Amino acid sequence: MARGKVQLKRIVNPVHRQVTFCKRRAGLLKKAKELSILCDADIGVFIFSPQGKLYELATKGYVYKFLYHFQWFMHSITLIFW
Amino acid sequence: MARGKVQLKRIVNPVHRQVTFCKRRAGLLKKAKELSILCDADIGVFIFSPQGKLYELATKGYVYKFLYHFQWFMHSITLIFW
DNA sequence: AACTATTTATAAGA
DNA sequence: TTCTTATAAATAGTT
Repeated sequence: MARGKVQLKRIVNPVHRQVTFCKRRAGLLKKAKELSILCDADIGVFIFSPQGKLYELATKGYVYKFLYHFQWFMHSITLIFW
Repeated sequence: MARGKVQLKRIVNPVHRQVTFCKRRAGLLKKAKELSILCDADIGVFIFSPQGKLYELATKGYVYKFLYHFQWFMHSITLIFW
């Protein structure tokens, strides 16, 4: 993006990759929060680092909407396999 | 962002809010995909519109890592309430 | 962990 | 409502 166009492939250098991960992770979570506020949307963002560490953001109504959605999914599955 | 600094609060005008939702939703999903590729991270993004419509992105290993994480969560809960 | 040159995202306008 | 463009915001490379 700056001082060099981004190549959309895995960054080979581990130090560079870690730095980019920190910067862009923060950027993504910020953007998610902005979108939820500006547009009244419920959002969940879950980022697993290659080491398995979880970075997340979930807005107030997210869990409720997720569970509601999941309930419908299970209902559909049940109908299919009945 | 452009032609006017963003005010970080709910956009009152419904048309404006809808347009912004489309644009920023696409932007967020794009950024999430980029982060996953560049930094080898597994990511899930779930956006519920105010109407309850779900827009999502989940990388290849996301579901597995989510389930693994969830299993540990349930294990912890079980220990607490035993 | 700051800085800044550039790229990228996007708000407002056509 | 899709396309354009001026400008804000994010960030790659550097220090």
